[in-house]
Amino acid sequence: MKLQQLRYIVEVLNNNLNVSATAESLFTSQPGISKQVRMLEDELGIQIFGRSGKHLTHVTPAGQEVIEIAQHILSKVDAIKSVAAEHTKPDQGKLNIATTHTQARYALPPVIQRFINKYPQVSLHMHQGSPQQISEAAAKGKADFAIATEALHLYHDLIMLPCYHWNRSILVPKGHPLTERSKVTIEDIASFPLVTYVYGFTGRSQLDKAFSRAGLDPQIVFTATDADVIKTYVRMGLGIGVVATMAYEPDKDDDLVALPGAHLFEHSTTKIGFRKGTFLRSYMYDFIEGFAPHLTRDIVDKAMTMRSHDELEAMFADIELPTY
Amino acid sequence: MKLQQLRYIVEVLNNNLNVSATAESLFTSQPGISKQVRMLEDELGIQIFGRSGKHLTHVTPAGQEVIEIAQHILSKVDAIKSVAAEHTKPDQGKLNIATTHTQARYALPPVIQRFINKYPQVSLHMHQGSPQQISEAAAKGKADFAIATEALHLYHDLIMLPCYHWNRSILVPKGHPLTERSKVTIEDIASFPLVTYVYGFTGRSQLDKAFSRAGLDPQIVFTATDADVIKTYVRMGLGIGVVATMAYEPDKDDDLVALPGAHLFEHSTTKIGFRKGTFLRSYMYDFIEGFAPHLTRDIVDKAMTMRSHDELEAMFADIELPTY
DNA sequence: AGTCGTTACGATGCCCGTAAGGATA
DNA sequence: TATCCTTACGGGCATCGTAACGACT
Repeated sequence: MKLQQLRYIVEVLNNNLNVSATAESLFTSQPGISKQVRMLEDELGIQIFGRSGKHLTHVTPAGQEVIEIAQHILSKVDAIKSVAAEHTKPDQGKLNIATTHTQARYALPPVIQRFINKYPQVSLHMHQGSPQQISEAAAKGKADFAIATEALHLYHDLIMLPCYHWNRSILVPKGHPLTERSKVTIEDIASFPLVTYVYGFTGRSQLDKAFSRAGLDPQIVFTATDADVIKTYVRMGLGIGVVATMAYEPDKDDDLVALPGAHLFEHSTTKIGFRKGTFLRSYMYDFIEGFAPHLTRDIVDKAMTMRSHDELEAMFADIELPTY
Repeated sequence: MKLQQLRYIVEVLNNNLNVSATAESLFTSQPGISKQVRMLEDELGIQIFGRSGKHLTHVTPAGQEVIEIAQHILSKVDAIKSVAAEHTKPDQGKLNIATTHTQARYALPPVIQRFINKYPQVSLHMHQGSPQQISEAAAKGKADFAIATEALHLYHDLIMLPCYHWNRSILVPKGHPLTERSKVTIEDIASFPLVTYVYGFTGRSQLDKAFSRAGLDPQIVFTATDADVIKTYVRMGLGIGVVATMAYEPDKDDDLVALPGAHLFEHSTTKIGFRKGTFLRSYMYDFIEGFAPHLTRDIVDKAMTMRSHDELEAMFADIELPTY
């Protein structure tokens, strides 16, 4: 058994059982992979992949188990490399962050700025995507961190740490009737056409929950994955916007009015997630703390020992988070 | 990085940094190991072993971390092999049990008998040793299971499951004055010379605890690692014996009298331990259940998810164990 | 002086890549 | 027919073992 063979089977699975595509993604030849996979199967005496003729069709149950273990092994191999790098060049390395538009555009810029000033030698990569894509990237080890509000809970071997709470603001053009009200109600909101986030993005679930609890079925005329687009359509008068409060920038958005929405919708919590069992470089701890000051190295280490999502939540139950 | 290189560094550590000895234990040449270790160090850019001239003197801090991860990797490699074997030949394999004399002689025989009848194809190896040796064997993966009453708690990545409680009996020759008493007291015991287990063996710690709590300092004239020897010296009249109750065999020991000692000493608990994160073959689950019927596969699986020794103990707090 | 790790060197064997073959959708 | 996996073959490279060297206790 060789590490390469384990890499091969994992990657073949990641490429939907297409060996040719796998070969390309690994910059090697396709027969090489084919042969190594077969050799591993011979050595273990089991089929990892089911074949119909010369096509790989499915993963056998045994193969499933083997691949899962192989993933753990490969992740630990990376950990060894990280340990080594940490001792030779503590301030050099890579940091891959997968996140959503909302975070990348409004929450992360100052954090990133401080980080690259402090660690100029760390090459930083940001990947923007949907919450689902982000979670998957982190779970598969393609990204070191996933930062999002939604969907992170779907992957069981992700550690998710709560970073901050945030509330919503109602965006309306200046002079809109709602600006006359001293305090808007959920019914007020529902009486106008809405422009907000696409389902599965940026705390959209909390929004739906609030309306359904009130027995309301608002008319959502337009959805987008980011607040910039939402604001554009609010300006066009398509409807009133519901966005994360941090997405309202008073100086740039002075043609819009942001009405507070904290009393209408439950707050959402943005989390940072990373794969369980990975070795965190010290600059990674530092990044986390730069983003969420309560997540010190000690706290993060402690959280990594937690067994289940529930346990983790309990750990943070009595910790006060910043709210925006 | 190759799996062999990881094996080499782990084994070099296990052989007290003696590369020549390591080469022998791995049935390979000594320069081969030397070179691979160096190549791994070069690839990682760190020293794993400290050298004074041409002698390996110590493990560097970075090396310590790397070796720990390497051990995890190698243990998962074994897990893959076990998974494969489980699917190809579910009733074939090996089972290495490390245990003490007390268990091997009195508790295990019927269990082993049933096991080899049920799994004739599994080759069974029993290693007898001190509790410390046993624990180490299990922690290093040289034994699948460690069964003992003492010392198992010393290794942090061992899962220890309580199997049964047992009490002590006072062994005296027929006609001994103590046989006249209706119920012996701890002071009675302490007034005679004692023959019992060596320190660190077979629940000896509970015995010492009972005497010190009573403020007594008994005269222990002879200690042995097993009850057979103890019985021999009791027969010689050297003193009275304190042994595990299960070590008294009424038919064979009819020249001795066993006085109950459950009211004098707290019971001890015999445990079965195995390394965290290993893959258990189904015959291994079956062995555990054969030894301790309450340890069903489900219970064992659940126990494996526990994070700390404390958590594990809590899990078994309300489970009734058999007492002998 | 003996034990031990490193270096040098030659041979085996493994892995990779190109090219051709056969099966499936 | 086009895509895809397998088999076959040749070149390059890494690993292993033997032998000789240098260092420490």
